[in-house]
Amino acid sequence: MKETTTEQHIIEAAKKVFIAKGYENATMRDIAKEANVNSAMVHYYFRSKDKLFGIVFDSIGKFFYENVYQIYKEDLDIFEKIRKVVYNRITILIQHPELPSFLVREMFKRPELLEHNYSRQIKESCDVFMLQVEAAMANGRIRKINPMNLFLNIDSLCVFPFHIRPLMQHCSEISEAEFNELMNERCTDVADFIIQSIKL
Amino acid sequence: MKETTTEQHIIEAAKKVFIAKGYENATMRDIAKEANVNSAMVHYYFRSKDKLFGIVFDSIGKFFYENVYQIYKEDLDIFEKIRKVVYNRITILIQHPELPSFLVREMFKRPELLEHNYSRQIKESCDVFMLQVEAAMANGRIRKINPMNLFLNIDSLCVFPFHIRPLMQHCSEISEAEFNELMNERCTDVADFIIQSIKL
DNA sequence: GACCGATTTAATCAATTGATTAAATTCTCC
DNA sequence: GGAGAATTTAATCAATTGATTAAATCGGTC
Repeated sequence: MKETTTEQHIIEAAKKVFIAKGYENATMRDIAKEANVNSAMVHYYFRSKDKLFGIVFDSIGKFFYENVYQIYKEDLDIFEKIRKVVYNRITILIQHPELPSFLVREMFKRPELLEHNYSRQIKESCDVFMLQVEAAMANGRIRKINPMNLFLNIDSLCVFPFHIRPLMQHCSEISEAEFNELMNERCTDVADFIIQSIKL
Repeated sequence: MKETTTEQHIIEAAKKVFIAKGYENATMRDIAKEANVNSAMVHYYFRSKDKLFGIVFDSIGKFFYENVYQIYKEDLDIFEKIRKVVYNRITILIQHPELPSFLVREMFKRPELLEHNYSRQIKESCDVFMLQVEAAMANGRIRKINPMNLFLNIDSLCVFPFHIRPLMQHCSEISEAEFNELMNERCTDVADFIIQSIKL
C-alpha cells in the first residue's frame, strides 16, 4: 500500500515539474521537493531521471490522445463525429493547455519517446476515420478530399492555438481566462469551418 | 571588418546549435566549437548565453514571420491572398521545418522573449487582414465568420503539421523527404479547404 | 523483543557548464 | 617600428546536478 502511494506521489510530482519546466530544466531535486521526499528516494524508486521521464511522457501522451481516438472509432455520422471530436479535443485542451507544447518540446528532442503504444492507436483511429471519409465521398455526402489531410486539418484547427498561446496572449493582450473564453467560442466555429468546407 | 565577420560567424553558429538542441541543451562550448573559436570568445562578443540567445531568437522569429505579414498587407483579392499566404508559408516551412518547434519550445519557457518588434507586426498584419474579411463579408463574397478565427485557421492548417512532424513520421513510417512531399501536395489542398469553407 | 528486508536520510562524488581572469597575440594608427 | 587598443587563448572558478553509498529507521514476522 504505502509503496504504491509514495511511488504514485512521485510520479504526480514529476508530471507537474516536467510539464512546467521541461526535461532539462527539471531537476531530480525539484521533483523530490514537489513530492516532499528526499531526492535519493526518486532514484530509489525510478533508478534514473530518464526512466522516470519515460513513464511520465508516456502517461501524458496516452491521456492526451485516448479520448479522441475512442471517438474516431465510434459509429457516428461523419459530421456528428467531427463535431464531437472538435468539442472534445478543445474542451480537454482548455483544461490542460500546457500539454501540446510539452509533448512537442520533448518529442522533437527525443523521437525515440514515440516508440510506445499510443502512437499505434493514433494510427488506428486515423485509419478508421479515413475509411469513413472514403465512404462519405463515395456516397456523395462530402466533396472529394484527401482523407489524411482532412484528419490532419481537424487536429490542426483544434490544437494549434494552444501551441502558440503565449504569442496570442501577447499580441492580443489577453489573460489566460480570456484566452480560454476565446477557445470556447471557437469550438463551434471550428466544427462549422470544417463541415462547411467538405459538405456538398 | 574582421570583428563583424567573427561576430556574425558566432551568431550563425549559435542559430544552428540553439535550433538543433534548444536553449538548455546547447552549451557555450558547443557554439564555440561550431564557430571554430575559443569558448571565451563567445562571452567576449556577447557577454552571456542569455544575451546571445535573445539575439538569435529575435532574428529567427523575424525571419519566420516577415514574409507572411508582408503578404497580408498586400493589396490582393482575399482568395488570392489566402492562396499566396498558404503557398508561401508552407514553402518556407519545408525549407526550415525545425523553426516552429524551436519557437514554441522557447517561447513557452520564457514569454518575455516576445517583447520584441515582430510580435507587433504580426498583430498589424492580422488587423489588416481582419478588415479585409469584414469587407468581404459585407460584399457578400464570403460567408459570415469570425475574422480572428479565420486568421488563426490559416496559420493552424499551414504550421501545425510541422509541430507534430516526428509523430507523423513515426505513425506513417515516412522519411523526411516523404514528409516534405506530403506537405508540398498539401499546399493546394489547404488553400482549397479554406476557400471552400468561406466562399458563398 | 529480535531479526530481516524494505524504505528513508544525509553526505558526497564526478561531470558539466556559464563565466571570469590574466597572459599572449594581433591589429591599428602615429 | 612601437605604443596602445582590440582580439584570442588557456586555465580556472563556483555552482549545479544526476547519481551513489553507507548508515539510520521503519514494518512486519516469528
